[in-house]
Amino acid sequence: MKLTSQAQAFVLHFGEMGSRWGFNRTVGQMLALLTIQSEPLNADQLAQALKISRGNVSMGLKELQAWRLVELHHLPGDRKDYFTAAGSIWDMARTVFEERRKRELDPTLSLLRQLLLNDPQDEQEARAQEKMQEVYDLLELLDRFANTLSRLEQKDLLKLMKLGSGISKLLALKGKKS
Amino acid sequence: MKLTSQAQAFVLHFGEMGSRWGFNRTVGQMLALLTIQSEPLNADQLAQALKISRGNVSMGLKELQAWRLVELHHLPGDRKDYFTAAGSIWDMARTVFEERRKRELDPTLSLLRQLLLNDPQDEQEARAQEKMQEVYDLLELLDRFANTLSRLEQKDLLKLMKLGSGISKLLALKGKKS
DNA sequence: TATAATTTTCAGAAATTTCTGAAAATTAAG
DNA sequence: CTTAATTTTCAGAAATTTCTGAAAATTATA
Repeated sequence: MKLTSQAQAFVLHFGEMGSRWGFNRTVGQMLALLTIQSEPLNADQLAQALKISRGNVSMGLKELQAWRLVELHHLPGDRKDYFTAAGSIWDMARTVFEERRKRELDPTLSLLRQLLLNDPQDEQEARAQEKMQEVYDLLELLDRFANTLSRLEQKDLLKLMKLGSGISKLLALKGKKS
Repeated sequence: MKLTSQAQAFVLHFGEMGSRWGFNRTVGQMLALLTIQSEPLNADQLAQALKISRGNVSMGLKELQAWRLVELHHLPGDRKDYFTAAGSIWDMARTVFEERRKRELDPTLSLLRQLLLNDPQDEQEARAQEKMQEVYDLLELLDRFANTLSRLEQKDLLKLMKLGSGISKLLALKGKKS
């Protein structure tokens, strides 16, 4: 498994962006490679292509499986596990989006819900709680919206995303359907 | 500056979430503290309240200023710099959203644009480029959409986010306005 | 201009995250 | 059951990120 320089560049870039998208470098690289690769790859091939240890590949695949971003296959007469990227690019994006929503919003919503149960003991604390409530309201709205988008049919999601500034016009129509 | 246990919990949590939201622990803590604090704070107060070094505060404030998440103030008769969170919670969220769009999408779009200029040298590479094109198309759409949302007036954004599953119905109306 | 107050910088320390590779565990085949 | 193939685990190593604190730079005041 030798990577073309194109593939190399793509894979390395995904490795570097990985941490911004929620996974580590090698997990990013593995996902990138499996994405542009049509044939399933086994762990040894991944390790060799990416020049990383066998153990690291094992951990990375475990994580990618937890995200449901890869699929396990078996080839006849071969005991090794083979992997491909799971689903279409859109499926992958949806999965990452959904997982990030969970990791980036839910813990905070949960904490804020807790903190807001307590009665403020003084003026200072009351003012702090007002702000926390604002943060909570915003994050909850975001969370629900992200959820709505996740559940939208691809057709509708595509339509929405392509609206551009047409969104305002459409919103102006709300409640006015003839 | 002693923090109440409420404030403490809020601040520590923001520190921990920081890395998921795009900044480091202490930057997250500083932003959290400035958010629930009505009075402007100076660097020494921040260092003392968060139990971090003066140098770290300076670097953190620099970063928060780069994000435009804090505002500099001066108190009469005091040479120190004082800071507050900039704008409303919504303003802050918009800023973070916008900044993350830049960091998480733009570099990848730029690389893919580059890679897709090259002619594929074989079947394997052609297939890889197809996938890269799919990734590009999706990320560009996302980028444009994120931009559209950023630019939306708060009133419209709120309306959109509150639509819930009503989005589908509204989209069905598109092009059918009487 | 000299001095004092304040902020910034940055080399190295500390903390955290990621990675390796050998050993242990699991799985399948004979 | 035994052996061989394969995968997983995880302690410690390596890499990376964050943080400290003292020195340098900047800014304001007298």
